[in-house]
Amino acid sequence: MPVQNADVADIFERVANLLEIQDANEFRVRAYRNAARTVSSLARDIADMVENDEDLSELSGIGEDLAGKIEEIVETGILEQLLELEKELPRELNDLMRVDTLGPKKIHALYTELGIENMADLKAAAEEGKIREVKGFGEKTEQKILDRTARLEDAEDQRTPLIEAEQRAAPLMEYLAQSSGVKQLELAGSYRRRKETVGDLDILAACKQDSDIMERFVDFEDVEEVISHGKTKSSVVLRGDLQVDLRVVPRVAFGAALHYFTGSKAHNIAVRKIGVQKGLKINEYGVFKDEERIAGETEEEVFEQVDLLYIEPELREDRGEIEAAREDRLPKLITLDDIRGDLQSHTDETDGRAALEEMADAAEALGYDYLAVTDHSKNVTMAKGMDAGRLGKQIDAIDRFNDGRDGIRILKGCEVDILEDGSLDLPDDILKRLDLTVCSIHYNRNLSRKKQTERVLRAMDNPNFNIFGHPTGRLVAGRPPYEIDLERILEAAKERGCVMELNAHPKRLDLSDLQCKMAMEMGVMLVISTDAHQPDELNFMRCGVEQARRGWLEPENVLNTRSWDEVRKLLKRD
DNA sequence: GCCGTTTTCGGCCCGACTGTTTTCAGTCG
Repeated sequence: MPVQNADVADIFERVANLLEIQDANEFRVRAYRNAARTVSSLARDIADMVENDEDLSELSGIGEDLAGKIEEIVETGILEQLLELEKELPRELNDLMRVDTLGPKKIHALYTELGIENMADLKAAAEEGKIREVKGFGEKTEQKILDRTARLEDAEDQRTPLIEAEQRAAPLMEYLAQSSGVKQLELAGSYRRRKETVGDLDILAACKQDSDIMERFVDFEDVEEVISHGKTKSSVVLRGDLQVDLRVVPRVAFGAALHYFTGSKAHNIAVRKIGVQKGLKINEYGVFKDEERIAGETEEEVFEQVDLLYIEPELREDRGEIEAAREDRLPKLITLDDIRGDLQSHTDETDGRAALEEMADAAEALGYDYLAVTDHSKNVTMAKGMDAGRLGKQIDAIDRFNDGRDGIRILKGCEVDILEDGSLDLPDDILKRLDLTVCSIHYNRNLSRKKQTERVLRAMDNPNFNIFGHPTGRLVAGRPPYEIDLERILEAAKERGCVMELNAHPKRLDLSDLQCKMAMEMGVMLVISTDAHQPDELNFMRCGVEQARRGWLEPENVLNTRSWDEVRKLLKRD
């Protein structure tokens, strides 16, 4: 299996951890962490870049040395430097970094004083009461370690899908809003940036001095553990293991704090660096010049002080938005209002839960001009997929529906399964009768990267192939994508006028933000579709639009911001 | 280890909370 970006990032993280435990220069450690972040947030495959002999040192935070190390990892699968470090220190010390309250210094102390090399050693030492005897440790730290090791044992996934975080956040926010003296209350962090998963929730409040919000926060009924509890900052863990931080700031600093706690961390660092160049200090309390606060009530003020246009939260990942804001070339991000229809949905003809009429009513209620019904083809047997005969009948039924109704137009579609050999699951003569096809992979996910890529390229050769549905097959915080060379697929899509789906279902969000950005930059058209299996799910469009915004998409990059007449022309089916 | 409208050397973002300390190091975000 080729080396993935995540593999390179993981190796750099491990190097950084071990160097830190060895008490290496902190800036050197940071360089490895920055490189890990750069590589993991790269849309392209780093292995391809190495193969094409591209200059990796052009990437931010990658110099000559780290470029060479990336090449070594891609070519050999390992990094000699990491092996050397693991000779000096047990490799499993790396795992201990996952235990919070333990950082490099404490891990080093536990290793040298007690010979603790891994999670099992740590747990045993804590149970035997040995930890408290080490200098700098006490009973409380020991108890925390016991709690954390137990929690890590049954914690499967660290990050929470955004949609689930929304459900957990809503009652808490409602509760906090009822605290005394609350002026402003907002969810910041990756939640506000609309990232597909969140690690924790960051809540920001501006309130009167005597507000009871902090007390109420730690007393919330779903709080399972209070990690810290101060006057301006507290952290708790909710049932279901979701950490929530609450920060209280003065109202005049709310904008600066909102910017600060919205992040991302990399974006903040980049903005603060500009501040330093201008002789300004930027922190959560404002923008300061010689101890005097010169801005901070709104985010707009903060950006203004560093000569940047306002940057939407979804863009704040240090992926070029700072430069774009400086040069007045920020994207005019797509909004939900730009959407004029939905091009993937299912009815009870296959695995949907509602009849065509109900789906049409729901789409019309959303103000759409059109809704494509794209039920499954026959190979997807568990969804009661349709053969040519059944699809023919559905086409006739949709024609009758449209004839008898003004307003919304139902488009005749099909989610056609792409078979293992790259052929489509239904004959061309029936596919020709459709307004559009969504072609997707449902089976044989385990092909090699080469075979999987060729399978899709071959399918795209069929003139009846319009939209590549959920192109990587991944599930958010769940199933990984299948192996596929997305760059080649995008090149082919560009050549053949095929459209890439951004599947808006919150469990899919497929393509990812970075993949959307890459497609857009390559000039490939995208479509945001909900894949709704019941009327309610048409509302998932919101999730897709948020993901699209993170991918820098403008209305013109997205097919279904257009009228059906324009869509039809772009699909070239006539 | 990276990087350059002060720089190829000498910097590298900033503050809150905890626990173990008697004034602060370590961790975290």
